Amino acid sequence: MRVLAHVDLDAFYTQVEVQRNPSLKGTPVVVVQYNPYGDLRTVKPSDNRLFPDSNGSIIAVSYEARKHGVKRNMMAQAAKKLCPELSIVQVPVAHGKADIQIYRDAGAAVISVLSSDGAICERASVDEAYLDVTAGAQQLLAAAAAAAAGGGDAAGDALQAQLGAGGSQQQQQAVDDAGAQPAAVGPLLPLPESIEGWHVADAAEPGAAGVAAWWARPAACWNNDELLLAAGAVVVARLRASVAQQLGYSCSAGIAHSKILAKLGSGLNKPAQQTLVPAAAVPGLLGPLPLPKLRQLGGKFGEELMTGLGVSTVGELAAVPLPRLEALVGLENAAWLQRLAQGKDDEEVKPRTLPKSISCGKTFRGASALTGLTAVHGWLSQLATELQERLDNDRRQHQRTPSQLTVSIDTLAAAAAGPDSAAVPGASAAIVQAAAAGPAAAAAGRATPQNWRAGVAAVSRSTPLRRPVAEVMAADALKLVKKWARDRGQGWKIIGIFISASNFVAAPTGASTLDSDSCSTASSS
DNA sequence: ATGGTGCCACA
DNA sequence: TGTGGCAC
Repeated sequence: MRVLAHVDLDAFYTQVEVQRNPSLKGTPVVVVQYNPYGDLRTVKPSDNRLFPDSNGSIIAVSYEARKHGVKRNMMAQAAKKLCPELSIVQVPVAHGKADIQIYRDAGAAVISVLSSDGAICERASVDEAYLDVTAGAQQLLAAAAAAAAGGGDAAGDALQAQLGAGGSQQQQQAVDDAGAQPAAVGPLLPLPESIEGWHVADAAEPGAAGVAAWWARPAACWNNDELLLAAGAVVVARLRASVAQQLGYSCSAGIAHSKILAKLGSGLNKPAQQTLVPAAAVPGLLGPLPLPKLRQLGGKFGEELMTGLGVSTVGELAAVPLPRLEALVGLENAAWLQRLAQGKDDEEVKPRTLPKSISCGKTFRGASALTGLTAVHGWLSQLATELQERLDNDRRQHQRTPSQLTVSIDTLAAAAAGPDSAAVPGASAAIVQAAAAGPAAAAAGRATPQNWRAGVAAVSRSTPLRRPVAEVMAADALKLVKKWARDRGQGWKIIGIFISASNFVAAPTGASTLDSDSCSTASSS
């Protein structure tokens, strides 16, 4: 049985900012994004980025601020009404857009610590990772077993250290032996001195008391999986301590036998806490859980399930007969769902600490929407410049270079969405109709904000990434957009542009810039 | 006046 | 290859 963990940095962006400005420590802090239209001024990471009057939208909330009811996506000034002493930190701005590089770098440092001790580590986002600590847990148990059997714990530790990762056969054997003798289980893995902030999901008592009680259960109550899970919890606690000590960041974690439960567990007790999810706790945990709380069921699919099946909790979903489930979502989804509803999830922790793509983009809301190719070119240049910087760093650090360039645009069609007008390309008939039936109907024949919005459509086009150089990438991206504009005809608004570099291939360090300079100068256009 | 990213499944 | 969904 695997032992997996989900590690989640607590209100990460605010932690990064507090570390950069320690006077904020222990105070309510939010991080906001605020991009005045057309303003290309940069706000460097090292600038004073405290903006008490900013009304940007909040993307991270410190736990002190959460106590006052401040939430993500709130406007900063609305939050300040809830919490007058709130510190508002603005995300750095470069190339006319928010630049979250300082958080990426901090996240990479965390990933580095989490993956330094042999755990398989999958970067799930800038502030989250999945770990497979099965090997480490087995190793810990084997060492404990050896110590218990031999009496000399030092000798046991030394032996296990010698066995190292290559000794997994013997270690597994030791674990199995231990499991075969339940009487030895209790004393086998001593409860760590400090279990502050530890929890066992669905325990009779909350917090450390519950953990202690769980740990102190009669030896006959333990099974191998629980033993492994307990050992995994020790491994994860050590990793979290390393993150705290080496980097100064607090994080929370869930430890379980599947990704889905580990993820659920990490959110049960925050901040700076960790939660074990033993198999025995799963029915009690999932039964009353609202469907949208499960990863993957937070959106339309979950909504479809709730309305289509008349269920609202995971327990109710688990009780739906398979045929009924199949009728609604198909064979494959039904089988997957039924297992998911029991906390069963075979998804592996993929050994991947680096992003598979690097992208940047910007939205242009309302009046800032782009209507001409000149503006598009200007922003593509900005985005490509940032992209090149990030690709340069990525190549230097990871000896790889992307081979594919994708440009995506979010667009609004200009065609009027009046009742008798042609359908807006990219918009479903239902949406167009809904828009036409609304207040905008009176303005049929003219483009109004309402029917502009009805025509939103995303378009993406890819091309080989010739050279990771801003001018080249911007030019190639512009070509794709020009072609789209030509095909599309007159009358469009672009409300978002994104460029992405992907399909990385190995590349030697350092040569990129020199090669591109000596090959052919990019100043052809 | 909910931004910027990144992953994945599907067709 | 492009679209859409999900998550934070």
